[in-house]
Amino acid sequence: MATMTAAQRREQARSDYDAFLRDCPTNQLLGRLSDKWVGLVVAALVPGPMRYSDIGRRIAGVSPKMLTQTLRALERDGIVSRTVTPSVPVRVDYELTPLGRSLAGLLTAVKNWAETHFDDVRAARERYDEETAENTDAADVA
Amino acid sequence: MATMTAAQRREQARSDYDAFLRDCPTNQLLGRLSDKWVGLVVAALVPGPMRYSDIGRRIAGVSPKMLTQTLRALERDGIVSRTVTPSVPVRVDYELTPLGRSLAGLLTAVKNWAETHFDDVRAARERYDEETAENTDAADVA
DNA sequence: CTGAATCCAAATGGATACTG
DNA sequence: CAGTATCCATTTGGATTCAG
Repeated sequence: MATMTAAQRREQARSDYDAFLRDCPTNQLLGRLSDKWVGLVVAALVPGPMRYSDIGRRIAGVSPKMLTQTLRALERDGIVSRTVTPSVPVRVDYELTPLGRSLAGLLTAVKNWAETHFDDVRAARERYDEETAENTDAADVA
Repeated sequence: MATMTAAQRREQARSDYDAFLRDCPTNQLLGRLSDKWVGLVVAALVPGPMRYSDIGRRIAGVSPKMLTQTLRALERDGIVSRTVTPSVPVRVDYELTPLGRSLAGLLTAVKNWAETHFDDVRAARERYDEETAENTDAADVA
């Protein structure tokens, strides 16, 4: 097809590029890691293996649906392992794999950052909100 | 009100607890940091200050709406600074603050983890998908 | 106990068009 | 250039119910 216009070629290139970015390995993984519940589940499992319902209670606010969804995704990615004990009633334990533990360290670091720098962030927010309010007032007067 | 039933008290306690978790400083920050675009924007700004439209082009896939939203949130939290140069046309530069740079290191570490361990994750996914397919087949046969 | 399935409200976010 | 405003499709995710 040498009959494309310049605009068509540009559009084509843009689509290809976007597709590349969407399929980019790093982005796939970052998307998964930036999931709201992933950090909480991984953090919950750091101390050791834990049962399904215990994780649910520990996170407090997660629905069984999201908990299962998150655990399944993490299991598929080799970050947690799932062990079924066929007793009655059934018992299922989840545990971080070595891969999961290597990740947990980083997520913990981010969590620690959030804790240690929260005062800075809160101060910044207050400053920002005040300035915004001033500007709004000024705009109203003007 | 001492006329609550046990169920009502339990419900009340659960609501309070959930509210506490929602308002928990760390969770607020982690929620912000686990935003899909935050990592990408912060990463884009690591090399140095950058103009609005340059960030948009660099991320390729972000709509102006989300870009503005993300930048505003980061500015409010004191992670990026916004500098307006009143030329014609207007020029706006965004830059990581010292606070932002301290965070960028951690996010970069996570990004690096994603890059170095992607093969492990991909292998785990293939294994998981195969096993799942087998189980599905077995169930169909049985 | 550990989920799977369904329903549905709400938030997310992209596309588009417009303004200063 | 740097956004803002609006519309709308998709997704998210909670509640509920049921099953193994």
